Amino acid sequence: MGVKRSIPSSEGFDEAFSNPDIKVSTKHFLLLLKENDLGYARIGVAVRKKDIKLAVQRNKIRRKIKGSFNVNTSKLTASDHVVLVKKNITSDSAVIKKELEELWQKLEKLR
RNA sequence: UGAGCUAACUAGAUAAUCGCUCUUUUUAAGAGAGGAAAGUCCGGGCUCCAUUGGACAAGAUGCCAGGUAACACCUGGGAGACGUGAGUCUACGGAAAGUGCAGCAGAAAAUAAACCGCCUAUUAGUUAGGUAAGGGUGAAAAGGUGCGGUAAAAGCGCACCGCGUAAUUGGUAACAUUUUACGGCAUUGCAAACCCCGUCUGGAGCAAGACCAAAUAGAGGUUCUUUAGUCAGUCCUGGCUGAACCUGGGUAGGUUGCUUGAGUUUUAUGGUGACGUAAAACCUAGAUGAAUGAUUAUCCUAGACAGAACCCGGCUUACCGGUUAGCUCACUCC
RNA sequence: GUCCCCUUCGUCUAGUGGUUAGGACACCUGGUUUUCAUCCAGGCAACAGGAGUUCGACUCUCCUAGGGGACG
Repeated sequence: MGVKRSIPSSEGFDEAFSNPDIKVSTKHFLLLLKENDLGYARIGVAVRKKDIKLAVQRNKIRRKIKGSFNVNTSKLTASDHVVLVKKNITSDSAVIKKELEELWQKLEKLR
């Protein structure tokens, strides 16, 4: 391994926000995809402090998204993935897990 | 048995698999969020700027003694308040330095005063004087009780109680107590109103700062030669300068600071205690779009509040429960 | 992360420790009008929460909650 999977703040983030190549959304998430020329997929998670107030909750959601990304990393292409968490997010872990699976599947279909 | 008070501890556990961050002796091994990491309410360290001294302003603090690097913290003691009690709480200096405020009610709200009363003299009604016992108002009305005294009264006088001042005694002190003397009682409350007094405080903050690389243009305007600007509150003084300020423009990527520290644990010892001293052992997160998760199994009391971002000492707030020790009150039994 | 400010009827706002907490718009009721609007009269309705100081806090002090802003 040893490959950095997270997107550094200096590059990528702003571009993914401003002009993404593909947008995929579910009930609670919005995925922005931007091609890169590094040869591997990268992940970035954006959670607003206003939407989820406790740091514990924010961290939990971030971890779940990253965990799910690592499981499904073989299916994904070489690009930057920015997952935006929407306002009405639930704390139910089963629902989140299901939706993330749905998200990756949708992305695969688009390809 | 029930209801409490005080002090302290704990914050699910074990195993397996797949992943994340850091370190090292790198096909592995080790370590990996809290009692509050939180609020940012105080106090420090650390870094840069200023530093010749003083005045003013501003802010903080406030019973006494001690602890500490320091504090608005802690410990012990005093005083007051609350509680049957164990105990708990307290911004607890000064109101005869000065100013201010005390609505309404009430006669009168701070140099006391006289509405209803009471008493004396006088008169047709009344008027003049004495008085603060009683009534009523209010949060607050200028000692209380008894006896004497008087026209009626009053610390007017006396006794006791309370109060103030001074001395004595105990205590390091705050303060307390006994006795003595003096004072007829003497100036109400509010300083979280202004204020006075004592003590303390230079300013800004890791987005501080340091190094490397890249980029831009050493552009235009204004002001002043002993005045102007600046030196991060103001003034004086002092230092610096051909500069200072304004307008417009450019850049902000990486490394470092970054964890060995007023550190932790154990033992001994001094102290009522906070805490100090000595010795030995140990290294215990360091990320930067930001690391602790997922799945499975077993057990129980079924897991609350909640996530480090330079680091410590406090305070405050949030919190499912559980455990231990000492003490108090009530009831019952012996 | 550091540092500031604010919170009063449904909304926008006044408010010197003693007020029945004032005003405008909105809402409700009645009147005027053939009806509606305008206009007139009346009504409803608030000090973010909790402690403390004070005889008495919207006001002074402390804590908490919520909202907003500055520094890139």
